[in-house]
Amino acid sequence: MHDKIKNMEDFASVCGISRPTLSKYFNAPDSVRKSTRFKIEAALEKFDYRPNIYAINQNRRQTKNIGLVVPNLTDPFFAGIARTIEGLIIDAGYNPLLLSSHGGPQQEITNLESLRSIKPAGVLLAPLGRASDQRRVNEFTREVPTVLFDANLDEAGEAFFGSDNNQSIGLIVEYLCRTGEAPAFFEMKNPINPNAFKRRTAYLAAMEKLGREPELIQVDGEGWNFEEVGFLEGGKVISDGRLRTNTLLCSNDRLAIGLLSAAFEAGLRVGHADGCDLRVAGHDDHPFSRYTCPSLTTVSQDYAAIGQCSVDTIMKIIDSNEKSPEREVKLFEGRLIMRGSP
Amino acid sequence: MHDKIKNMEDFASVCGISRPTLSKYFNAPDSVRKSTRFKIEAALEKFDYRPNIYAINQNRRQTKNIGLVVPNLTDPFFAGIARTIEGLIIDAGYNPLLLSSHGGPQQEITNLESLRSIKPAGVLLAPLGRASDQRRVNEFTREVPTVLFDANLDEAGEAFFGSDNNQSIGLIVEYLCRTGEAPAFFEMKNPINPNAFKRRTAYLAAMEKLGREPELIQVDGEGWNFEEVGFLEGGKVISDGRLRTNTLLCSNDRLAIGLLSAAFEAGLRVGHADGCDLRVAGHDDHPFSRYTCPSLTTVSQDYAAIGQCSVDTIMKIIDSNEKSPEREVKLFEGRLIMRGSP
DNA sequence: TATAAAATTTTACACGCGTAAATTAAATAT
DNA sequence: ATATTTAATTTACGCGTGTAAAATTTTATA
Repeated sequence: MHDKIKNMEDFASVCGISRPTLSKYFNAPDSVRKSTRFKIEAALEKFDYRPNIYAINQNRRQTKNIGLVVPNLTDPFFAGIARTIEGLIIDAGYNPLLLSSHGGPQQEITNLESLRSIKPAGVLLAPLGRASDQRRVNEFTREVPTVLFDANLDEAGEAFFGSDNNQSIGLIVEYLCRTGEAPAFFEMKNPINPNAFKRRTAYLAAMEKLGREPELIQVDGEGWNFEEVGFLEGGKVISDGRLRTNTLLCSNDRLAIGLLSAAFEAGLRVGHADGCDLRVAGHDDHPFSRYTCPSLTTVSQDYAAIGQCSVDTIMKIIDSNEKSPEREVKLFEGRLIMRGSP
Repeated sequence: MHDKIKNMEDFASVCGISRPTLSKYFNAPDSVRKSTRFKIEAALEKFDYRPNIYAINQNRRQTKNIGLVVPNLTDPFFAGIARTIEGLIIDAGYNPLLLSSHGGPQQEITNLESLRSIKPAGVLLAPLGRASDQRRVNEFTREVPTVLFDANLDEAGEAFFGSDNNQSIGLIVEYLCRTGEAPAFFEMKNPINPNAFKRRTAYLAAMEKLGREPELIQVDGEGWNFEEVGFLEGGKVISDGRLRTNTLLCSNDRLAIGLLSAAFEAGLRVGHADGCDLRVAGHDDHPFSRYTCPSLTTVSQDYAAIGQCSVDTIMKIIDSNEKSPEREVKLFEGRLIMRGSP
């Protein structure tokens, strides 16, 4: 209808105010006089102007971008976490940029490099863990305010928030021992995520505490195809008759899902009912673990809390504009999810 | 070591060339003389300068950004597609921006609005479908070059690429009829994605073609929790004895996963072996469908082709810098994935 | 070597905004 | 009503790049 609004200058003139005042409004609508705010908002109804994000970010001391890097978006577990955290970032008035490392350390570094050029105010990073190029990740965290979550890296970032694997594994080991035979621990020989090591250690500790003989079943397999590993290697373990107990605690739910599939195909009945051959438990409360056959008993991680804490902390760092003197670490407790599998 | 490089000007001087030439190099390294390219690359080794992405995008006629919007990243099916397409976009020399609509039409519009402010060269959109705010999506596609994939919307965007539901459903219906009882079609009464309607229609057509009596089992349930719907409503269907055939074709794999879980808990044996009570098939070749109990027979979509075609097309549109006169639509054939469930 | 072609440089301007400092207007106190 | 304080607005400048046109240099061709 009217002539085209090309920039803030134009829009300021149709508002009847100056451009800097308009700029102030867009950065904080309440920082201008109420009467001028009405003028602006009336004009916004009539014209569809929106500030150029590139010009904004070029001139701001800080962008409103927060990087969010997860190890593997194809895993619904991380997809769910990412979604939760995205929401929290938006609520805090920032703009989340979601990147997946696709399970590869090279991609992880690429993601960080790509984030660097976006000059984010902060980054929330769930690193690959053992597989990470720790030197380069560290380098990044020294330049950009970063909070780690899910997996810890030695001294990287301003803080770390994750699950207390000792507590959560202890919980399920105790439960399994109490309700049946003591569990063997089913895991990959060279697991790709550091929580795997923590969980192994936690399993050994929990068994010792209960005075049981631990047994590690460590299978071959590379990469992130945990279901496949669980299926193929679990199948071998079953057919080889390598099991000395009827109870298996898997290092994570995805291994368990594969293992359940292998057990099914081997004709084993899984569960705690009479006549069952095998009990299987997992860890993480994977979105699909409710729908396995039988449904999977597992431990859920408190990701609402972990996400909230991570976002709060990165915001605090951004606001205070200074690296905190000491690296905060906080572990959250898991919750037992009892279902059909043991 | 040396003084800080703050901008292209500074870096040009340490290279010993002019800034505009440097600008040319960064936009196309081969467009400058070989000797000067060596100078630049030698300097890049010594100094860590990278052009300011915001200044670049403010001044370019077009950004190198491509928006990629999927209906729900929590669904590993879409997560996988997104990853594939991301790779193709990068290979084409562009920068993918991945957004998930989280199953909500409001978020879908928010995503498009947010993309608009990033001024992408093009957008690849897998819309929610029926649930989409079609008017506003259409409005967007008129302003930004957009290619739709996975789900079609009436006349929105420059092109659409998806699966040939008629062919794929026909394939599996024929297979099921040939190897046992004719299937009933298990779906949601008010499915949220338009492919659901196409598949229903395709089922009816396929059954008619084979001279079989079609049977639609339409269950309640809202939203994207397909596994839950399949589990709860499938469980009811089973316990109510509403089944007139032993064979169920599910509208998608996620429904089938829930249904298999319900069948398992009801004590039904699923599969094609002797003594089995039920046969179940799905559609999509969901990443987890291999690991259900029994493994799920399904139809895989050709997402390598759909992704490639979508990216090629958006690139062609971007390069030619003009909307194509007619809207291209191409459907790709599915492939039967025979496994244990029927 | 002369000429043509290509690449580079220089010059000049534009992009659309943030922000510090200076100014003006409004709110409060006297 | 006036002086004072505070808040809002305007002035003026800068951010780091793209790009067009003209001038110059280098390279390729004859």
